[in-house]
Amino acid sequence: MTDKLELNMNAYLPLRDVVFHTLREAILKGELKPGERLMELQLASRLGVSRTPIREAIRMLELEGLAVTVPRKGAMVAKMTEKDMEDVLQIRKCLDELAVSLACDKMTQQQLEMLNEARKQFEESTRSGEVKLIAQADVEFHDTIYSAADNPKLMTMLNNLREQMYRYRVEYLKDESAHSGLIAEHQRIYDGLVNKNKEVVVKAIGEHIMNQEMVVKNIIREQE
Amino acid sequence: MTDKLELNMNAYLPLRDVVFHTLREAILKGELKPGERLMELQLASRLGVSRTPIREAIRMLELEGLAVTVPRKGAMVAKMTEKDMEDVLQIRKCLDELAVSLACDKMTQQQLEMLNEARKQFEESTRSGEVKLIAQADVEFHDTIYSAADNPKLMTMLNNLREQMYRYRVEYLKDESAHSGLIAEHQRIYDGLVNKNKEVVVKAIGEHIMNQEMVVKNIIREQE
DNA sequence: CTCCTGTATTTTGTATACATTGTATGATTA
DNA sequence: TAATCATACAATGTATACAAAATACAGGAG
Repeated sequence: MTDKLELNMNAYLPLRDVVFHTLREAILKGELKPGERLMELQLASRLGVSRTPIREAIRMLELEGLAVTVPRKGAMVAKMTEKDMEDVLQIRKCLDELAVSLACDKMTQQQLEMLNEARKQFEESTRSGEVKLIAQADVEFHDTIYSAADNPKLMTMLNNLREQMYRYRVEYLKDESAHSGLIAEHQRIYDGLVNKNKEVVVKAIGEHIMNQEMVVKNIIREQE
Repeated sequence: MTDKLELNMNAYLPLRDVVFHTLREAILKGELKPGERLMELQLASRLGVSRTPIREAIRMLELEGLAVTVPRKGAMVAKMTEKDMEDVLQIRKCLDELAVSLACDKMTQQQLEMLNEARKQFEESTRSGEVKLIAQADVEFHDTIYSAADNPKLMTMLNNLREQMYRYRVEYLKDESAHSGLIAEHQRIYDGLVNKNKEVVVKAIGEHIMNQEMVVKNIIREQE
C-alpha cells in the first residue's frame, strides 16, 4: 500500500468524521484493499492524528459494513464474496423497486426535469470515458429518484447498499460496451416515471440492478 | 431519569460493546427517553467506566439510528415522529415480504418445525400476559423466518428496523385485544410457508406489518 | 525435525489530561 | 429596560499514557 492517504483538513468537522470519510474513500477507490488490516497506530501516524479519532472512525466504518473488527485483534477492510454480493443486490433490488414505485407516485414536474438533466448528463459522461465522472453522474440520477421517494431512511439505506458494491462497480463502468445498455435502461426508467407507469419502472429498475449483478459477480470471481 | 443503568461485566467483551448493549437496552426499554441527552461524563460515572468506551458506544448507537449527535454539542436519544415510523415500516414491509418470499423457497422441514414451535410458543406466551415474554416469542417467530431466508445481511437489517420501533411496540403488545389477531396472522404465515404458497405468505406478512403500523402510529400520536 | 513454551514486541483496550468549543451568567452601556 | 460583550463553567474533541491481550519468534525438549 502506497502512502496515499491524506486528510482534507479544510472541512470544519470533527476529525473522526474527516478520518471516516478519508478511509471510506480509500476503501471505495480500492486504495485499501479487502482484507487489509486497519491498524490504529499506523493509520494515526499516516494521517497525522492521534488514535482516538481513528478508532471512532473505524467504529463508523464497521456499522456501514466497510470494516470488520475482531475484539483484541483489530479491524480490517471487509471482504465481499460472491454470495455477499448476491445478498446485497437482492436487498437493493427490492428497495430500489420500492423507491422507484414511491417516486412514481410523488415525483413533481421539477424533479422530473432534474432527472432528465441527470439522464442527459450520464449519457454525456460516458462519451468522456472518465470513470469517476460516469460514476458521479449515475449516482446523481439514482439520487434524484431516491429523494423523490421522500423517505430519508430509505435513501440512506440505498446509498449504503450502493456504496458496498462501489468498489466493484468502478471496474464495471470501465467497460465501455456496457454504456449503451445503461443509457437505454436509464431512458426506460425516466420514460416510465414521466408516464407514471409503475409497472414499467419497477420492471426497468429491477433489470437495471440484475444486469449489474451479472457483471459485478464476474469481477469478484476473477479477483479470487 | 432514575439511576437504573448497570453493566453486565460478566460478558467477556470490550467495554464499548458492553456499554453499547446496555445503552441500547435502556433506550429500547424506554429508560432513556427520546430526546434525552447522552452526556459522556455523566454516563461514564454512572456506568463506572471512562469516557472512551462511552464515546465509541455512542458512535455505534448513532449508526443504528438510536442516537443522534451534533458536533460539539453531543448526542441524544433519537426521536421518532409519525412520519419516521411510516418510513421505517414502509421499508420493513418491503424487506419482510422479501424475506418471507425467500423463506418460502428455501425453508427446510426442520425449520418449518421450529417455526411451528415458535408459533405455539407465541400463542402460549399471550396467555401468560407478560409483555417481555410475548415480545421475545414474537422475535423468535420472525427470526426463524429470517434465518430461513439465508441472507445474513437482510436479517441484520430487519432486526435493526424492528429494533427501531421496539420502544413503541412494547406498548402495542400490552393490548390484550390485539393478541388474537396476531395469533391468527402467525397462523396464516405459517400455513402459507407449509404450503409453499408465496402469494399467501407475502400478503399475510404485509398485512401483519400494516396492522402494526396503525397501532404504533396511534401510540406515537398519543405521546405527543 | 517438530512441537512446545517463554519472552519480546506489537497492537488493541481503557483511562486520563489537556485543548477547544458551546453556553449561561452577569456586568456594562446605550 | 434591552442589547451586547466579557467571563466562567461545562461539555465535547483530541492526544497521550498505561494496561492487557495477541502475535512472532527463538530456544530447548522430545
